[in-house]
Amino acid sequence: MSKVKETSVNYENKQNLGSECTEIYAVNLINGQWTLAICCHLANGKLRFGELRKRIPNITERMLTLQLRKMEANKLVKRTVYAEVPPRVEYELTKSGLQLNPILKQLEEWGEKHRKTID
Amino acid sequence: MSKVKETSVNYENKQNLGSECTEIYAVNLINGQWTLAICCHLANGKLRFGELRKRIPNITERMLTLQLRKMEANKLVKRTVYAEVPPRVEYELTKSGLQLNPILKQLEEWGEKHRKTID
DNA sequence: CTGTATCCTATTTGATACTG
DNA sequence: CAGTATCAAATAGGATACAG
Repeated sequence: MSKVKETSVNYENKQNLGSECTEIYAVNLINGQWTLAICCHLANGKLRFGELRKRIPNITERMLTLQLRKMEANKLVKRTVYAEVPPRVEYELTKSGLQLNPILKQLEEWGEKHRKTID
Repeated sequence: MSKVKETSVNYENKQNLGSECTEIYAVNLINGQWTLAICCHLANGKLRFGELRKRIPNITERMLTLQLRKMEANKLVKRTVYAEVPPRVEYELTKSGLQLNPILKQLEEWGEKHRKTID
């Protein structure tokens, strides 16, 4: 994560590929190391920051924050802040995020089959 | 690309996520920057190394080689070497690679819709 | 023609400590 | 509780030259 320098060859290449080929654009939205893990856990409803952190093993606060911010920017999750003490923030999938689920199911089935063919 | 040090926390995390959650495993197979571009071009039949290079703008020989090797290791593409002079090498999708195509189509449609909702 | 090798930069991820 | 800040490590990607 961290900031992306918007003037690198790498960045340009990604932009080009993403704008020509929509499936590449789509994959770029979900290819963070933790993005899908978060999707999984949010698939069944909203969760608070701390709940996500507990459910996802090994993730650091930092990475969880960065991933959630990225997904928020990509409109895959919605972030709701409650002005309370102690603070409470809830995350949930957007409509687009939810529509991704059936596709991920298929990807899961494919992965299962593929893993077997590899042995 | 470059080599992956098989003793880093990062590597372990990827392994863990991939083995628990098959969709993460599946995405890891296709999340190279050029992987999907190669898939696209091979979807319609075999291509030679040089043909791929010409069709994929901006890719360097190095990255094309690395990606193809990775995809070969993952059994997404098959590599056929003809013992000729000059040398000829053809790449084609494996059965698993082909089965990925309908899923990518759906991902493409989702990406299209999603891109609009973002504005 | 089909790559490899080398060196370097960009980006991502992690560990840890700290804040409102 | 829900983060930020900072520093360091690891991985991905690029430029270029060269080899079988």
